[in-house]
Amino acid sequence: MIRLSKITDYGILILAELVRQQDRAGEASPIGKASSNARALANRVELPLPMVSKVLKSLTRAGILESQRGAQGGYTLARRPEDLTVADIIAALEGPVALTECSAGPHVCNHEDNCSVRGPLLVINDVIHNALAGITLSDMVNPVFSAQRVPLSRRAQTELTAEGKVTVKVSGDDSEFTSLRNEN
Amino acid sequence: MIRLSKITDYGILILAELVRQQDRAGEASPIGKASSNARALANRVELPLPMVSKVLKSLTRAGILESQRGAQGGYTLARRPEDLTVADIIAALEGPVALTECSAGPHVCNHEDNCSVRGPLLVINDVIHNALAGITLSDMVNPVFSAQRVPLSRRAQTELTAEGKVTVKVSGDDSEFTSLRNEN
DNA sequence: CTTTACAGAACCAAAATGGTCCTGTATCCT
DNA sequence: AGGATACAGGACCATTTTGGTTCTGTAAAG
Repeated sequence: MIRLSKITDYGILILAELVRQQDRAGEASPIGKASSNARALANRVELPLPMVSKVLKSLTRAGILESQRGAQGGYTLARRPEDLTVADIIAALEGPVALTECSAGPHVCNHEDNCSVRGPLLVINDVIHNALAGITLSDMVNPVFSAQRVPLSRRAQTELTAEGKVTVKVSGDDSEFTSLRNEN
Repeated sequence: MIRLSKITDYGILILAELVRQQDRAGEASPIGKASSNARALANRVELPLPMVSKVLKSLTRAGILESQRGAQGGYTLARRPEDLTVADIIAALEGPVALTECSAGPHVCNHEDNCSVRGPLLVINDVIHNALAGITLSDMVNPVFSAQRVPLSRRAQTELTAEGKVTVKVSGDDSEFTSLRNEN
């Protein structure tokens, strides 16, 4: 079904909540970082504590969060929300985006060298990675986006031309950009 | 890991091979459609026959292939390779692209209405779908692409701005296109 | 009427997923 | 110092999904 695991899903939700909490705390007293603990987050997102805790631990191990133990402890973001992309979050919780085994790295697939569709698959993989790297955590909590419902009509059309360019068309207006690719 | 299932992976490979076979046959005798049988395809792609057969059957059920029984039978494409996108193939073999349960349709997720990240997730889903719908089977067999190796440097950057636009930047050259979204 | 080839489903082992729990350790507070 | 608070790290387990095979049936060709 090409879907994110629930862990990742939860991760995004939890991080969004954490940003909102820390934004609020920051307004109130701009000195020092406020940290949110697992229990409070679990309550807000309405997920079981052990699960939330597991996700937070993974995110910490991946360097996305910093943790503080003991009473008044909790978690804080290791970077600014604008610098944390959805691709980063996914990579932290379920490994890098690798649509097929080819994409994961060399020497995984035994056909490898004479696989006829390897090139295009790698392009696809890159396109998707870029899409995911283009949306940050701060976008996710931006109320402008939160209210959106995405329709299925009037969608952007990405096209690969024979010359190796990628074209993005929207409603008749074309804009072209040169390939994701180059040698080596 | 956000990866395609092997079934889909095989499907792409098999379809690409099928296109090549039929291209060749078309050159030789341009009258009537040549059909490829499962056994021949399995040999070419070096995968076990039962597996290849299973994939072909699924693709037929999904309307991507047409089948002919009996001696000299086999499979033919139901549409032109230019009209068959990777998104179609994925949808046929593992259901539509639905990054999260939200994206699959209404009333699947119980938080649904007050989920703070639903909007952005739907945008992401759409962006990915578009990427996949922008590459066709005929691209996959295009030798220009087949030879490619995709580097990790110099990649396109997709950005969502607060005003709801999507920007694609490549190496300093910006091209902007208005949102994937609209009301309703 | 035999051979070729697809259709459909059942079946199964192995891996991945979603989720809980337990033991340990750092830190704060009194 | 000694709880109480919170995170760290795994082990663990049930359920689902995946990858793959096999079997029975049916359509078409020669």
